[in-house]
Amino acid sequence: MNVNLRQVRAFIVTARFASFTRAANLLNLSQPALTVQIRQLEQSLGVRLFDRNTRSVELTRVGRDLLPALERLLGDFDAVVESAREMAALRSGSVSIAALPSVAATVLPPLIAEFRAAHPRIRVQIRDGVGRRINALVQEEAVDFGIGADIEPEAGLETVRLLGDELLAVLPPDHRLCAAERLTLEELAAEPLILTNPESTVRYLANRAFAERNLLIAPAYEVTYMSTAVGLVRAGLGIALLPSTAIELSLAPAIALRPVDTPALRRSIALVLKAGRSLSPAAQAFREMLTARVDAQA
Amino acid sequence: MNVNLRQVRAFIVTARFASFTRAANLLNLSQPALTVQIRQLEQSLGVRLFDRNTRSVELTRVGRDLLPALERLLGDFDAVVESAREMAALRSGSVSIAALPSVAATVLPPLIAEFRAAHPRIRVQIRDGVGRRINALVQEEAVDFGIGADIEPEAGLETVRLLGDELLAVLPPDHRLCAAERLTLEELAAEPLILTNPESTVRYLANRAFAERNLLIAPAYEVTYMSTAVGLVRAGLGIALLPSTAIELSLAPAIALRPVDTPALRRSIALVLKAGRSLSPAAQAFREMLTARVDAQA
DNA sequence: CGATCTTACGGGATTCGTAAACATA
DNA sequence: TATGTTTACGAATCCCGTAAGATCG
Repeated sequence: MNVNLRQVRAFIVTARFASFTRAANLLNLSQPALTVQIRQLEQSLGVRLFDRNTRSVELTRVGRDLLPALERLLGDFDAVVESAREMAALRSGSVSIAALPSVAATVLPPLIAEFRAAHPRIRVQIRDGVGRRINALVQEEAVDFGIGADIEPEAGLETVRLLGDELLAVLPPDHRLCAAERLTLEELAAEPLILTNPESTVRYLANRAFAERNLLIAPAYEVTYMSTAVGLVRAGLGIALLPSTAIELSLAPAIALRPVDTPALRRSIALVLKAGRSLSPAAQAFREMLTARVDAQA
Repeated sequence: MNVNLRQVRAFIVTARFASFTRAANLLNLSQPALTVQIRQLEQSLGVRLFDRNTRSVELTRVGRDLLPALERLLGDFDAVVESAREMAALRSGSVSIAALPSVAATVLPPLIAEFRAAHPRIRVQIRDGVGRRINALVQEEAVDFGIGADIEPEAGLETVRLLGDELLAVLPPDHRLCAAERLTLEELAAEPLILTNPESTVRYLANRAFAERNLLIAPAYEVTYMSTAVGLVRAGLGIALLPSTAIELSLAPAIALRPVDTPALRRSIALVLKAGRSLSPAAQAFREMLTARVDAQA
């Protein structure tokens, strides 16, 4: 009728052993059952595969021609199945994540460490970039998912909120504004400001907040790396606006933090997923760990 | 438990249609049966292959990775099975035969024509050569079988007698020896002889016959092609010794044939098979036709 | 509410193992 | 005669189809 993988396996083993009895033994089968398998295969192919008498079993010409092809096929097949199982069992595979620099530097590292401890064979790759870049990487499926800010929703992407975040004013401890518990945007606008570059999500937030109050924003310095901003603050060159998630990294004695009294500086850090795309087991596992840890903190 | 080809087929079709119902339809299966197949495959792989709800069926990330690999495997598999069936059904394949020139020129051509009429898609290849060359070709499996003379048995080769053959004296019709019904070796030895080259089976027979009677053999001419020998006879240059099977080909008014009164000039034309090697279906079919026709003549 | 996937269950086909028969060196 | 394949047959398993249930748009 129809050729079956079990028959192929039986054929290959029998050919290797040149014996029904020993082959059946290896296949955990009774010898008559193996005879039936081989006969079925022969019938469905219409060819005799073995010349067999009670004393010897050897391949037919056709059998000899067929054997290597079927061996290769079965090997490939088993390899595919095995790799699928490996991936499912999280014993192989990879996760690639695109994240905002602040997240990549603070939230992710301990999570990666934990994930790798649980799944040592899975590679974890991190790419950092601004929000737009993250969206692009997710869109083109260059990463499994992204971690960005839910600022401008983009068609074809889904976001799942992870945690809240806000921009804090970073200033020298001896700054006169440190006297206040909270700062206002108007106070900030009068100071020399140290902001990140115009591409960044952080800068977008800042721009939006000042624009809402019709305040002019004239950064004294534009930097790419947050560590640079902290250095400038430390040197007394101005006040920086940096995300709370990231700042712990830069915590140093010579730094003071003050919240600013506007909700416009708040944002949500969110998972960015391509709509309708399901994750690989490895990525799914990472995502689950991620949300679990984040929920535990909240 | 174990992945089955039917499951793979079901997976591929379902993925192509993105619908259980339509896929089941194509597979000549009820839709619930297909659900079971897919579920079994998913369970044995440990991975969900489709994200499905009542309104849409789409591949999981893993499913999407698996699909092309499995499609290729299944295609290869079906191709191998199909080619085996084709060969078994004698709709493809080839037969290659090494034969003595006499046989290749007389016995084989009508058989080949008949065989090709029955099995138009099977290629038939003929190689001609002397007995030793035929044996070598069979030994190294360059041909399916040989048709030679059973003169010197060779280890590793089996011979099956096909038909008898003897060397006949070929002489001009006006030759004085034509008066006799049969010739003797002694009469021949006194004439200028036209023989084939020393490598040939025919020559081996002639040498052996003369040696048995302690007669000196001194060929006037040594030729490679039997047609040449006939030409020399026609020109009155001597008497040739040629196999009866081959001579009908050269039958011409200017030729007379006489048997020679020694059994030493008789030989058997025989199939030459490599011991323990089974034939391809095409070769087997040709062999069967060959023996059937030869037996019919006898 | 309608189309579609899933679950439940009974009947039929497939496949297994045991035991006996058969074949060859 | 001994080893190893084939045949026969009852039992367990697997697979299918029908029918009912669940779910999403």
